[in-house]
Amino acid sequence: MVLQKRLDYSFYGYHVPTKRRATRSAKRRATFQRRLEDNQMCAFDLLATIADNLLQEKQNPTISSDRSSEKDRDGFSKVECQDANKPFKTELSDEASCDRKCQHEFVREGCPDANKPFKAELSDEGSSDRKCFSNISSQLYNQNCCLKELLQHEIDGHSCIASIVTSSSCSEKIVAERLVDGKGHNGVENLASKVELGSSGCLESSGCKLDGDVSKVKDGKVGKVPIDTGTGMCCFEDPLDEKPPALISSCGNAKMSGYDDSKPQSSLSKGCDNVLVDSRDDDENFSGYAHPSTKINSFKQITCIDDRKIKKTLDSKYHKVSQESKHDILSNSVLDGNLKSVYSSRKNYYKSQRSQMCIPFKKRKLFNCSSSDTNSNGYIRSDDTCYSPKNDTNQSVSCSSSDHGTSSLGHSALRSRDSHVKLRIKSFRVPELFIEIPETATVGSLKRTVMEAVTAVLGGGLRVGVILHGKKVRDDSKTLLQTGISHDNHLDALGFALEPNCSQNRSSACATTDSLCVPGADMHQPLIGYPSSRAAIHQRIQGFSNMLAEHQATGLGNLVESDHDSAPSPINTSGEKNLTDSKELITVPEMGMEALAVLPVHQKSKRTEIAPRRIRRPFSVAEVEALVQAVEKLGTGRWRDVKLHAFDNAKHRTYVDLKDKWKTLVHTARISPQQRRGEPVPQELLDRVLTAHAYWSQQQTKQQLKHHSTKPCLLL
DNA sequence: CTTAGGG
DNA sequence: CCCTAAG
Repeated sequence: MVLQKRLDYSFYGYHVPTKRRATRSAKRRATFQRRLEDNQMCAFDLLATIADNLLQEKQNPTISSDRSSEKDRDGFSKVECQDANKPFKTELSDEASCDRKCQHEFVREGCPDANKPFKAELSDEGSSDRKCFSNISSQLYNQNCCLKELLQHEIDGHSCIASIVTSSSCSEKIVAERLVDGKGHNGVENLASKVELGSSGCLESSGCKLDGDVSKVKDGKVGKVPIDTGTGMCCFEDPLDEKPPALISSCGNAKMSGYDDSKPQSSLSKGCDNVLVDSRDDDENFSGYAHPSTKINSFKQITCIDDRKIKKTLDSKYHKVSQESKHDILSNSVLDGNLKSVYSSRKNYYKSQRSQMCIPFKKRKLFNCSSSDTNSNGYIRSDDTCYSPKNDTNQSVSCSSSDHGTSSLGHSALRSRDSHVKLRIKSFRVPELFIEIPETATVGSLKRTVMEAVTAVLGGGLRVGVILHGKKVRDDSKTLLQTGISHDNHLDALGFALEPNCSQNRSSACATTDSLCVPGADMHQPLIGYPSSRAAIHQRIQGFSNMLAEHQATGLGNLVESDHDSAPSPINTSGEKNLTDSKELITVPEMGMEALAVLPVHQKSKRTEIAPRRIRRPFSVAEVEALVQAVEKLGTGRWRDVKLHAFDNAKHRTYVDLKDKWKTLVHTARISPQQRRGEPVPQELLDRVLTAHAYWSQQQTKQQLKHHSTKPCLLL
């Protein structure tokens, strides 16, 4: 199906405004008018517009104050321009290329370089994503919404981007004011801020659209953004690139939160404003800490309402837990639940406590994407609240969000006269994260922890799933009409979900499924840390809305997956309840083993499918003590039993981990103290280690001798 | 799934 | 920690 064809027309028209403002503005206005009529606006455009405004303001501060009305227009016009630049894909086809494009667009809209590629794309087909946006925007137009309204809406939708971009202090506000005038909607402000961010870098997307403006901004600010360099394409390829979108989405949510969510949630999250992630990371920044400062400029909280709810529930349920060493591990109930479903195969990993076990990241990769869990991941949910009420029109499609939400999408769909299906996806939410950090951890460590968690999530790869009437639409070859996604149908039943990307691999097995591949990340990696023995802050991060805690660098050890929560299951439920808004969609993460089976070798390069290496969680002294004690009692060679006895609650500690730890302990005990690294283990424990090891080794040999001796006898 | 060991 | 072979 072709969603929006029309978008194209303006693209070339606006094209690259070589000459600066005068011409541009004129053009824009003209275009604007046109578009208005045609209902061609894109949500993105709005963003771009805003960004543009911001930029302009920056450059021409004098202009700013009074001309709100004019500005609005400009904004629109700009929007149009943006549209032109953006490639709209007419078709919703499943092809990976499309997905990528979408993402790119999403992320990189701002890049000047991007323009070229986009244009090219436009000629052929618009990207589905864009379509959605465009459609949405168009809808808005249809409704004859005031510019302001549009802006607001748009803003809401795009807030994500802004957040990503980074915080800019002054300009944002100004812009917001101008745009909104007196409205003072939070959303507006957010937008402004967002915009700024974009200008600074993250929002390259805006830059792309804006072209000159963006570039200027960039130059002035930091230029770090890779986008500047220009290879538009690179972004697409990069897995990292993908991340930004996700982030963006999350930001969007944050905006929402801004509205309503201002409420405090969990300790950490509450205070946070926005989370900013620099787009510049395209390379590897995401990997993490390497450049923490650059990467994370600031965090804003972005949360969807549901998130909030969830958080609240969670908060209540999660509280600081003082723990005795071993047993205090928090579990993220939500995740667990999801994981379980997803990874059913692995459920039984630990017989005794499967229910609460966290599945190691590693396992994830094995899971089968195929699982028809269908609703696997985050569904899109429209945040009613997010949108200004009714802004969108007649038929807004239902949005659903998933609790753990790989993503939440707010989307609305409208039917165009042309039999086009118009969809608006407000944002994709980053899956929620669980983080537990000791109260004593530094903010920096918290940031790193969060970054790590986010990176893990985004690094995995995401794909988009389409849910119709609560069912996943797996046949990509069907047309929208055939599928029932047509203007005539109830769009409310339509939902989108971000799902773990089985990676390209799944082609064979999963290819048919709904999703388009989106570079993204694994959804469900929860980061969890638990303090060895003190109180820890339990944080659940939904999307990025919540900020997390961190652990000190050395303190990594402290991080532990919290598996056991005081009330894990309840949490899950609560989370799901929240979702109720959108019942239709339930998110369940899926990972596919099949993919691996199918294309084991190749795809790993990008690590998309492969679960990232588990985060390192050094054993705390308390854990070591527990281990030693258990081994003394049970002996070596019974690691499963040791696990059950001493680490039953530490889901992140597998018996293999315990075995490995014992191995290292023995080694550590044998080397000189100077050679030891990490948190020093009391010599007393090491002595016990050697003693126990010697004892059990002896026992083992005895046993073996026994067997050997007996068997022969028996045989004889 | 567990163990054991190498990487 | 990961991965794998072997039970």
